Amino acid sequence: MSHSKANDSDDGMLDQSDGMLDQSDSSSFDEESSKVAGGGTVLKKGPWTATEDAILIDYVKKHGEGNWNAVQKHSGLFRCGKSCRLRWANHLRPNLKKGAFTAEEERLIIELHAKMGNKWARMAAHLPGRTDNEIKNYWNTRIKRRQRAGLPLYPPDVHLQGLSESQQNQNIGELNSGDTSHHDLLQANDFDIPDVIFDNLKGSSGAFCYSPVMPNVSVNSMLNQSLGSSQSFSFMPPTINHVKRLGESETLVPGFSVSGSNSLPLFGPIRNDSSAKIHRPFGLGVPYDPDPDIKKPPPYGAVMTGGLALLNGNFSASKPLNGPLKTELPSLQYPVTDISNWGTCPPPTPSLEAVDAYIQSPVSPTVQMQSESFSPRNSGLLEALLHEAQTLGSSRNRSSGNSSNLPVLTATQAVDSSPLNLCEVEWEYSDQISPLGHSAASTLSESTPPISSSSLDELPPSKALPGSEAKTETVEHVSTPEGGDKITRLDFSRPDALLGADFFAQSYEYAKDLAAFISDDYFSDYKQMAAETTYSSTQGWGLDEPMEHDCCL
DNA sequence: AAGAGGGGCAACCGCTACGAA
DNA sequence: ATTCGTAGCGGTTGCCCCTCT
Repeated sequence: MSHSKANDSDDGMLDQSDGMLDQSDSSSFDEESSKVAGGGTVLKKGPWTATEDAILIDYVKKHGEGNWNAVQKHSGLFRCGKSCRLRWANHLRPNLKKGAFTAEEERLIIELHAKMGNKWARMAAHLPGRTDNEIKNYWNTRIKRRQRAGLPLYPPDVHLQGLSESQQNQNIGELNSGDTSHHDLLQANDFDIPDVIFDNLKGSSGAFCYSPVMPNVSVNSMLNQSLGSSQSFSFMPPTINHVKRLGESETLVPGFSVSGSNSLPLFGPIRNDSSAKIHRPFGLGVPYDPDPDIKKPPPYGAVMTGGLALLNGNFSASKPLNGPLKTELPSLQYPVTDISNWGTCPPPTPSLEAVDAYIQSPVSPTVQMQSESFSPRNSGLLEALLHEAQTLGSSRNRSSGNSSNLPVLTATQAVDSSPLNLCEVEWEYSDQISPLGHSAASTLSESTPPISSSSLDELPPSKALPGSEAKTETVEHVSTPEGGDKITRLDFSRPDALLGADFFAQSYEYAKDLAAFISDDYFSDYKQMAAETTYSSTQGWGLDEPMEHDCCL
């Protein structure tokens, strides 16, 4: 595309190579769009012309890539090396794939983003022919679209900045190793290998646990890695876990790796809130110490509510129905049997009924607003991840029969799992290896899949409504590996249980926000998968002795 | 038909990492 | 060990085109 500005700047080029193909109307060289190089040469800025492209291509053919600063010297291009490199990488290099992203690519991007955060270059490495800039633009556009849809909006009273900062501070303080390790770890881990992403889920699934047992560093590192972004989401992992468990009631909820969160700095408030609260307990590996100022320890009932509370306050299953989202329907609309699941929490929880009622009942204005903002429905990442996981995991499980490695957490499981159970669930589809033994990457991988909730936001309200029924149905199918129906194991008498619940709730909210942005159009797939998983899972969730204790506390 | 707004894309800017001198 | 140059990455900005009102 040639912008007007380009025309102006082209004149600059004219000096060198007369003959700019597309910009003839030049006027004087636009000083603003150029800068003086070290040698007094005025470097051109702005859009590239065909002539410039030709020059650059010719130069690269002769000299190869690299040493970009030499381009200007040898080719006569009045462009800085940086500009040349960018132009080449994004537009001129061979094998570049042009055009809109395919559905597959989109899904991959979502998945990758869930894992890597805003690591565009790394993501691009997994998408042959695509550039980081392209992916970045795509993602940013996507986020914008979501925002417009009114999905995730932080409450006015939330102080993003402050929260974010506080969160970061906490993270930093808690972490033995600073963020510095963050990138390294990310790079070192499996994330680099796209194909491995889901594979990891299975093998390392058990790794992640916010249990105190895990070293602070490990946990933080993992978190950071999962987040992968500069955002202050360092605790995403915990969040993810919670989300998974909690919300996941049916749809594997949105817990989705909030990883996507990275790209959503705007939503700091909730996340901060949750993260800050959650943060210490897990990171420190000490009993959760509720901070009166920050967190309000919910009563036992509340705890579950935690899960539910989330529903109540911020995101209720009903939300999908009312949200502005309706205006922007997903390209794919599926019958939403699972949506209800969202709201529905595991029967075991005391508030379950209340939750259902809540879900079904109209939402109060306040609640509604929040719900709109935080509806879980948006977790495209999760969907995608789940889908992948399903594909990989299901095949494995089926072949193996009663395998404990099912990568995907069924909605049912999620549903029936209490906060504690959630932990359990995670372990369930993992190899149950000691958390310590897992790499951060693996850990992330684990948590991510379940997290990837579907993009509920895009579901038609009408379809979303059916929730309660769907939920019930799903619950019915929940079964333990042993073959018996799983019953909620949450023990409210346990302090840790409460802690877990609370944590979960907070995390969940956070996740919701993120999910909203991340949500995509794969919801249908997700549901489908969930449904399948639910049924098939009964065979072999591989719940070799749930490790709820370890995980939750 | 005209204007406004948003979407999408391209490019730039600032920062960081890495290697060489 | 320090400094400088280069390459790369992520965030932001600017502009054109399209759609909606």
